[in-house]
Amino acid sequence: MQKIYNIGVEATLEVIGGKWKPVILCHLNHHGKIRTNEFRRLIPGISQKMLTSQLRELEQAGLINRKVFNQVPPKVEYSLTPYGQGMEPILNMLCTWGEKHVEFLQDKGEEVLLKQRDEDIAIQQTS
Amino acid sequence: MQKIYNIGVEATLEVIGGKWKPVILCHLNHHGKIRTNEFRRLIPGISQKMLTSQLRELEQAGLINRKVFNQVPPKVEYSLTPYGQGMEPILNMLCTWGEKHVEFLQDKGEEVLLKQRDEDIAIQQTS
DNA sequence: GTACGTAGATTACTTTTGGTTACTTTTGAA
DNA sequence: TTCAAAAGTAACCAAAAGTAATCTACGTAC
Repeated sequence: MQKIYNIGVEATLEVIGGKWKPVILCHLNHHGKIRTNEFRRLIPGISQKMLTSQLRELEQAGLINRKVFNQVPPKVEYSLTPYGQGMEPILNMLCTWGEKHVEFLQDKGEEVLLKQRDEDIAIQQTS
Repeated sequence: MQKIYNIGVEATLEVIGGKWKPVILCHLNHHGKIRTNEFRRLIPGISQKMLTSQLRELEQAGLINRKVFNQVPPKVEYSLTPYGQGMEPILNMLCTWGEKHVEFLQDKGEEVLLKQRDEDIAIQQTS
């Protein structure tokens, strides 16, 4: 049974469509390696279930890597695969467009805030 | 009540998130002006309701223009606003990434097809 | 005066997505 | 002996997204 796309972007959306995937990918693009709990701090709104399911799907699509360290307590690290790195230009533009858009909304008088606290949170435990 | 984004891409997704919006925008980026029924041919899978609701939301966000010609039968033409044109680099990359991805899947032996019949359909009625 | 074409609204219905809560696993520390 | 930490899973439920079918409006062509 054949899958048919009418335009390239439809195939792209099949991979990164969904509420959280672009967010996850942008953080990975930004930080390199990220552990599960770091994701939860970087993306406060996401539930445990969504986080793992989205990570699994991105892994299946070949965009991200899941590296399990055999230790207790467990440690799992996610990162972009080389194939996923092919998305970097897109991820960067999605982020910067959003930043500009927030400024645009603020200029219009809307009450919007961009936290971008990445730097603060980033690498706290280098375990 | 303030809206808070943790990273730029979240703001971007608020505007172009959803199954159809990037597809609509890509077609507009590609063709310039598109009428309602042209959209239905370009995006066979979309329902009437989704098409108009997504177009309305994109219009509200200031990305697209809705031009009504006062004639019978009705004619409505959609196009990117200057603000929406700021998305063009992103839209182009989303399309070309998808095209490459389809090739990648085909090389892996998956049964995937990219129609990209845009040229065929495009401007049939110049009314 | 009947049917056509275009754009869209409405309603009722189904499917998909996402959230909540509770439970699991393993080992070292209190 | 019981707990804590990290990364999950599983079962259930609510909400959102999406679909199909029908209805409106109107001027033109037949």
